[in-house]
Formats: sequence, structure tokens, C-alpha cells
Amino acid sequence: MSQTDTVTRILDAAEALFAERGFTETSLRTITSTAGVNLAAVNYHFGSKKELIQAVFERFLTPFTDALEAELDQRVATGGTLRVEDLVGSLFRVGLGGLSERGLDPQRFMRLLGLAYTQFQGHLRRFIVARYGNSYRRFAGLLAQALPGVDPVTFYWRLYFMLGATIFTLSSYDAIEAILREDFGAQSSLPETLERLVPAASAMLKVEAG
Amino acid sequence: MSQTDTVTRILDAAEALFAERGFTETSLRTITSTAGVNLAAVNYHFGSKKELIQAVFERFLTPFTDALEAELDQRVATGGTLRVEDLVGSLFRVGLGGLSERGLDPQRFMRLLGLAYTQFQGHLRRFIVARYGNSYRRFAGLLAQALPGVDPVTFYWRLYFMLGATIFTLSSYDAIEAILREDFGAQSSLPETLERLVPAASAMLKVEAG
DNA sequence: GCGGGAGTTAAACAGTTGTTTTAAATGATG
DNA sequence: CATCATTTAAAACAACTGTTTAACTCCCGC
Repeated sequence: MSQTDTVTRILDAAEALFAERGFTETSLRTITSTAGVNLAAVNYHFGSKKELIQAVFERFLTPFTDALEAELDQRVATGGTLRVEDLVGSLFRVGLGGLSERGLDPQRFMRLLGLAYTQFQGHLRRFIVARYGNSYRRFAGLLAQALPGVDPVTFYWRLYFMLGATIFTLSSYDAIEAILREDFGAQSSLPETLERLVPAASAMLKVEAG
Repeated sequence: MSQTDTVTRILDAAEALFAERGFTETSLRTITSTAGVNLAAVNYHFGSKKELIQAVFERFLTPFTDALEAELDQRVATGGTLRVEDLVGSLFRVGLGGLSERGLDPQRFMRLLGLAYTQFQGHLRRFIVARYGNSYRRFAGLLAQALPGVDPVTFYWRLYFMLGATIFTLSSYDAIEAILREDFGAQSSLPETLERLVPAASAMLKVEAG
């Protein structure tokens, strides 16, 4: 088994297990045994469990922000005024399409993102801010431009409202979908849910009275 | 040290530590030592760590839902059409005022509520649904009545959007507030943030296109 | 005054955790 | 083919986890 093979197998197993159970609830022994590699391989290749967690995030966050940057480049280049719905739509379309094209599971990433915020891993938050803060600030800046009437502080609070609605909903997507299917018999796909989320989030950003 | 004293001290310590670090990240030894009681006291009085977690939630969720029910009773009794803003406002006012009147910390409870959803404690979710599901369904029903134009499935998705925005934002309130104060020099109080959240959440519930 | 039960205590239990060590195997390079 | 660093392997490490045990204290009702 080559090195890259072992590294990839560990990342695959860790990603799935973290999303399913959380970080502290997933032991290195569970990861290595489902990956079919030796226990010591994690500390050998990644150094520690913390660094493994960061590596899992890096592997999906880098292609995501790259795709988002490219999308923003294109929108800016083709000129035209950037509307709120377009920007929010871009964000979701990239997250949904860009990742699943690569055979990656967008729900799983939303779950991991939610964990990054709610599980108590200070190192993870610092890592993400340091590595991807620029992309985040660029998107936020463009969105603020599209909302000239909203004062900065209110805007940023609403940005967090949107972030919360998105991360919370999509990271619990399966559970919510199951409840709705049971109560209404109507199943909703992930793209449908995002179609519902775009106008809702946009409306929240744009309210006048604030 | 009387029994109630020990029980209360354990609950106080557990509540603060859980909100600060999470469930699995908080050991019984940390709880009992900060509470100043013996390690075995938790298993003696509560049975297990799981039941301690449930007891912590029961202690603040019961007064909260009681106050919410009372508020809803009053609104229904005084007649008048129930508007979306009023219902959402009631929810927040009760959560903020009703709890802090009792000397309880509303942010901490939002943090705990967030954990209940994102940490992987199946027993907790089941416990909360079983104990407080009726209050939740009553509130959701009244809110749905105030939104006659919105189809049920869309309504429930938006309810989760609102839940996510609220829990996510308020459970990270301190962190977000610190960032905004650093970047804009403007500090926002918790009531101010809720004043921003009420119209934003209401707008999200009411959007037409969807 | 005294049995008895509720409450507390210190100690030990068995299991799991992340990490390290030491040795063997592998595989590319000279 | 020999050599060397890289990679895997099994085992042990020390620390920590939730829970249980058994002895002990205390107070209340008889």
C-alpha cells in the first residue's frame, strides 16, 4: 500500500466518521480500522489527531473556495451589477455543484462546517480563518456592495443569520427531511431546499426596517 | 451539605461547563471538582452522565416553555390577529426576559440548545422532543396560521432556517460580538441583536417567491 | 439512647483514549 | 544486488473516562 493510498484512506474514513459522530466521539482506532490501516499511521502521516482534523477540512475547503473565487471572478468580469440573489445563489451553486462534480458529498461538508463552529476545537477555527479568511472577506465585501442601504453592523449580523440558517439546516438536512417526509409525505431534494433557501436568505439580508 | 445543595451545585457546574466546552469534552471529575462535591455524587443523584445532561436541560427548558405557553395563552385570549412579528417577538422576549428574570443566562441556554442539535447525543434529542414537543408544535401551528399564503413544506423549511439563524447566532454571540466590536468599534447588546433578528427572521418567513 | 436509612467519601474497577517505541518490511536508488 | 530512507506493524505507554463498591458519617424518628 503506497503512502498516498494510506493517507487518502485515512482522510476518507476520518471525513465520513467525523461528519457522522463528531470529533471527540470518533477515536483514532475507529478511523484506522475502518480505513484498514495501522493505528500508528495517523500520527506518522499527520502528526496528531488535531492535524488530521485540519487536513480533512483543507481537502474540501480548498477546492470549494477556489471554485467560489473563480465564480466571483467571472461575475465581476462580465460586469453588470451584482444582485444579492445572484451572489447567494453563486455561493450555494458552487457548494452544491462544484463539490459534487468531484464526487464529494455536499451535505457531509455542511455537517463538517457546522461542527467546526459548534464543537469546541479552537485550533480548527483559527486554522480556517487563517487559511480561508480572504475568500470569506471578498464574498462579504461584494455582498455588502449589493446592499448599499444597510449599515455595516446590521449587515454583518444578517450575514451571520444567513450563515446560521444555512449551516444549521444543511448539517441536519437528513433529519429534517425525514421529519417532513413523514408529516407531509413530500420529500425534498437538496437542490430544492437550496432553491427555498436562496430567496429566504436574500429576503433576510434585504429587509428595510432593521 | 444538604441533598438539594449538592444536586444544585452539580447542576450549576455542569450547566456552565457544558455550555463552555460541550458534553463529551466535560468529564464528571471536572464537574464534581468545580462543584466541590464527591465524584460519586453524580451517579448517586442522577444515575448517569446522560441523565445529568437531561436534568440540566430540564431545569431551564421547563420554565422557558411554561413562560412561552403563558405568553401564547394571553395573546390568543386578547383576541386580535396574530402577526408573524408578534409571535417571533414573543418567542425572543420570553427567552430573553423570562429567563434572565430568574437570574438565568439566556446566552448560555442558546449555547446549550445549539449543542443539543449539533453534538451527537441522540438521547438528548429524544428527551427534548418527548418533553417539549407539544409546546413547539403549538407555536409552529400559530405561526403557520399567520402565514396563510405559504405552503406547509416551505413553511417548515423556513421555520428551520429561522431556528438555525437564531441558535447559531446566539450560541456564538460572544465571538461574533467581539469580531464586530473590533472591526467597527460598535458594540451590540443581546437585546439589540434580537431587535435585528426579529424583522430578519420574519422577512424570511414571509417571502413571496419561494 | 439507638437502630436505620440517606448521603458522602475514598478507592478501585474495567475500558478507552492519543501517542510513542521498537522492530520488521518495503521499495526506490546507487 | 546492496543500501538507504520511507513506510508499516504490533505492542506498550501513561493518562483519562464513566461507573461501582464498600466503608463511613450524620441525622431523624422511635
